[in-house]
Amino acid sequence: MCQTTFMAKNLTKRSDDYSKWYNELVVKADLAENSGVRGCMVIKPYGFAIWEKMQAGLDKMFKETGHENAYFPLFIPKSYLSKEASHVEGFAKECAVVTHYRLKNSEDGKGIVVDPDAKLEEELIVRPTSETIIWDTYRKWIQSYRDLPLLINQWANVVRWEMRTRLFLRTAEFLWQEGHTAHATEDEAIAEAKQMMNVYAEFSEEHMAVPVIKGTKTETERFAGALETYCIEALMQDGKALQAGTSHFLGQNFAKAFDVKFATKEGNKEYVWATSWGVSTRLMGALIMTHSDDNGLVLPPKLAPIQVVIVPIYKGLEQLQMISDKINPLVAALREKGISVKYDDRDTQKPGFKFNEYELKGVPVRIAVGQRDLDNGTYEVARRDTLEKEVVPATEIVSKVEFLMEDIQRTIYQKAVEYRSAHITEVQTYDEFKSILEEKGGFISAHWDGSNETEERIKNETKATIRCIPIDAKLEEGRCMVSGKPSSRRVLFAKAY
RNA sequence: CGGGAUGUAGCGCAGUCCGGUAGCGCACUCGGCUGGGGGUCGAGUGGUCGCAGGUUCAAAUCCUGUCAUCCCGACCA
Repeated sequence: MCQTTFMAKNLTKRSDDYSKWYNELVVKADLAENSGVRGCMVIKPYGFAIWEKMQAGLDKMFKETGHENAYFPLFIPKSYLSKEASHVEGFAKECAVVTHYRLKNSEDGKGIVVDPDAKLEEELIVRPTSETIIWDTYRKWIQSYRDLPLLINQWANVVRWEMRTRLFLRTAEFLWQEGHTAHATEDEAIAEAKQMMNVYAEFSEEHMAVPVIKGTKTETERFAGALETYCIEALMQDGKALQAGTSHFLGQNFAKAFDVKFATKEGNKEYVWATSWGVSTRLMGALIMTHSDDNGLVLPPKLAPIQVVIVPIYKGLEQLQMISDKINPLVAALREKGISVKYDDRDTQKPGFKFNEYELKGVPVRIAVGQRDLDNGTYEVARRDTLEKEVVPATEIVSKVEFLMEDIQRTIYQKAVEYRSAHITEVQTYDEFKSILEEKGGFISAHWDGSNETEERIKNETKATIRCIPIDAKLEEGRCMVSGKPSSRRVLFAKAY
């Protein structure tokens, strides 16, 4: 195989300004752009195609674990939100509120204004999450242990009025799924919450090729209204952590707030046990930042809208026709294998332009065909992850592409695992902690005394937070790096998105 | 909500200090030569300079007000 040097893309290098690189990449790869509405993005067809593949993969896994989809309203009466105390406290500061239902022409005739006569009796909140409206509904759905468990998911948009937004990573409106389940016992609800964390981890690693660490959140980082929050945490190439998904054990908090009781076999009335779990378009951010490079996006084959692009190289339309005659059966053969192929025979762009464009868009495999290949019975095959090019006999092309689909998926995952392994650092002292945080970044594994005060102090002094208490952390006697108090296991710190 | 900045062509910017014909790069349109890594030459299209007032013979430029956006902080999937 050979590796060629490329003309520099019009893309900021990661090493120059990681944040700028990300912002430019999202726009230049045609994934999304800012809209006329502050903090809200337009997801463009190419970006949305990736999201649709994520949805399809996740939805299948949800259904395999017994969940059904439903849909609940966008608007939530204000009074619902206040029924669960810690929940309202967590979300009140970032809610969009509907106060009126009508507009009218303004006095000067130049525009429209809110009609003051059309004030709502009770304001409506645009959902920041749907626990309240869903639990208000569940009260009607659940009477008996026979109605349980109730396993529902919804695909929806939600709004959280964020101060500072970034495409995919934090937008005022975002797309997500939220699962809301009800169970007869505490153990069953906890098992559900853990199961969904595992589903998320599996999806992230198998489909997105993004390795994650499973764990639980500390009390202060927990979801508003949850007794336990399970999470998956990924590490980005700039050494910052990204919370990729959360699954919450809600105890009986919402059942009590919305009076959802069921009759047990013995005929007693008991409150049901709840979970909720979600992942959002933020996963797009994780996907982009984990794999991509200075040449653009790098997509895992399993989520790439276009897995193989074929670029003809020709002089004159007559030659293009000869190439097309050769390529059409190949396209059919690849599609037969379930591979999504694009044959880009646009005469309006040059091959070099196309090469760059598809690299920017992260298409995993590119096949180039010119007269030379027709003469030799070959194709030039380039893989996006390593940028290696290889000349492959026509007879082997289909199996070569099938191999690359597997190999690229595996290779980028492995690369991400290696990066993460190299960026988990164990420290003993707070000084060591601070210097690693500043100079190297990544996850820092350290002893912590378990107190909110210490956690808060570290956050204030270093901006690092406890990302999670890893599920598989081994028990290890130690002393908190800050207070010196005893600790029984290490937790993971990082600066986070 | 505190601190800083910016609004000029689809995008990115210069011009503003010191008032006097609206500019540049990319993109776009047409044509020629090209075609194995963002080709090239030529000819074009496109802007009431964020908005509203004011000063002046004359305002992108000076003054007043206003709106919007971005960046840095406190909050967050």
